[in-house]
Amino acid sequence: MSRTTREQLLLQAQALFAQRGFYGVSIAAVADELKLTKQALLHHFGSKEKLYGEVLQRVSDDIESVVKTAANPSATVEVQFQAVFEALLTHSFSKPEQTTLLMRELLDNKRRADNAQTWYLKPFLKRLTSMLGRTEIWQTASEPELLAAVYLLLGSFNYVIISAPTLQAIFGKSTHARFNGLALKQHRALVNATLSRSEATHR
Amino acid sequence: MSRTTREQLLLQAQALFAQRGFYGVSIAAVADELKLTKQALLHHFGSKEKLYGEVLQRVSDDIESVVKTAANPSATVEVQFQAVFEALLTHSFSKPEQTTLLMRELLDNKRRADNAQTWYLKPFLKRLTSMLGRTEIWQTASEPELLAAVYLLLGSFNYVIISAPTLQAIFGKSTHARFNGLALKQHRALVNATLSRSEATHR
DNA sequence: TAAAATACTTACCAATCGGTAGGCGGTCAA
DNA sequence: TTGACCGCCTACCGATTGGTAAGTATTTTA
Repeated sequence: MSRTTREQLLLQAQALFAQRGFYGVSIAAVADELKLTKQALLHHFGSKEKLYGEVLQRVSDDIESVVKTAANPSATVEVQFQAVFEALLTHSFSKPEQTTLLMRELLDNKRRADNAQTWYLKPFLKRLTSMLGRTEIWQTASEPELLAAVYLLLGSFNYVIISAPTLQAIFGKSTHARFNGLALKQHRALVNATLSRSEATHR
Repeated sequence: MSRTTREQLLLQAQALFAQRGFYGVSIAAVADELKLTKQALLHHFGSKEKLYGEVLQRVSDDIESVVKTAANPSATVEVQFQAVFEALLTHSFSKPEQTTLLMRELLDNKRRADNAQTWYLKPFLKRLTSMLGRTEIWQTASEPELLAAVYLLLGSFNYVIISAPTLQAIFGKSTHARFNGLALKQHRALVNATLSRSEATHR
């Protein structure tokens, strides 16, 4: 099986897992979607868990590369922080499936073994908090304090993204589109507020 | 079956559904936890879907009453808005299962029929946006604009709550406890910022 | 060109899924 | 005392679950 077709299959599997969750999809359903027999699917990926693992790995690699690319080391830390969130925003809006999948993983983390629970999250958070900690305003802040600031930023837009189908159903497509744009704008303002007026806003 | 034991059973079922999701729990597993046979469970609740529906209804009723109680109509809208978020925060931290369950429901909303998708969310959001829209600062804002502001607030602390087990696993219990307190504090500041400096922060 | 690896098949498997049928013992009011 | 209801049981049901075994055709490599 070629590298690219495998990528394609993983992409389709990602969509299914994001939409319905690990337990909500059977390997038969995945195989059906991928136009393979169930046995061919198992032949290529070993087991359902392994397939899911590969999908998850792809997502975390993807996001890591987004963050890495955005954090131009020649810029100031403030600009880097802004750029990283801007890149995450763009990425999440263009690939909402990945955000959904990670949100599900966050909810199901008790299920898997303790090892795989958080491998993707820890370095990701560390990178963000260390960046924020190097800014002038936050340099005296404690680690939990930085984490809280970063987490509120992450949470607010992740929530917007996973709610998209529901909000669209409630308010209609056009209202939702306007909402999305405004949420994006307000989130940017929030990032800026975190970087510029933390004394008043966050302490 | 008495009213109170039924409540107890629903509470236990709620815990299971929150931890593992609808598809992650079998009715046999629920029955086991509830110390009933599978058939006794089905006898009392009809079907798995109905049981889940009752659990969900309980949660949405619970949250509605929290919001209703907090919004003292004799206070100013600003104070009411603050009070509602404070009550939601307290409620979510004391009953994280409910938040988790609603987050799962948000992810799975495509699964159920279009009717039940959003019955709890729409009036809840309407109440919050209408409150915010009646404040002096936001009274000229559009509906999507209000929704975006409210949604960022909701998202940030919901995310904190559903991440609790994972963050605890990553950073340890004591660090996580400190993080939680600080996130709460920063979230309060965010609510205040929304109410007082929306021009700079949100537009 | 022989052999080895790959891709995929049919045919199964035990276990579990959600749910039904029908019976049994106890409690109740008529 | 009867009979209706309630709570719960054993015994099932067909469908689906994730996964295995063993074979065959094709492609790749030595």
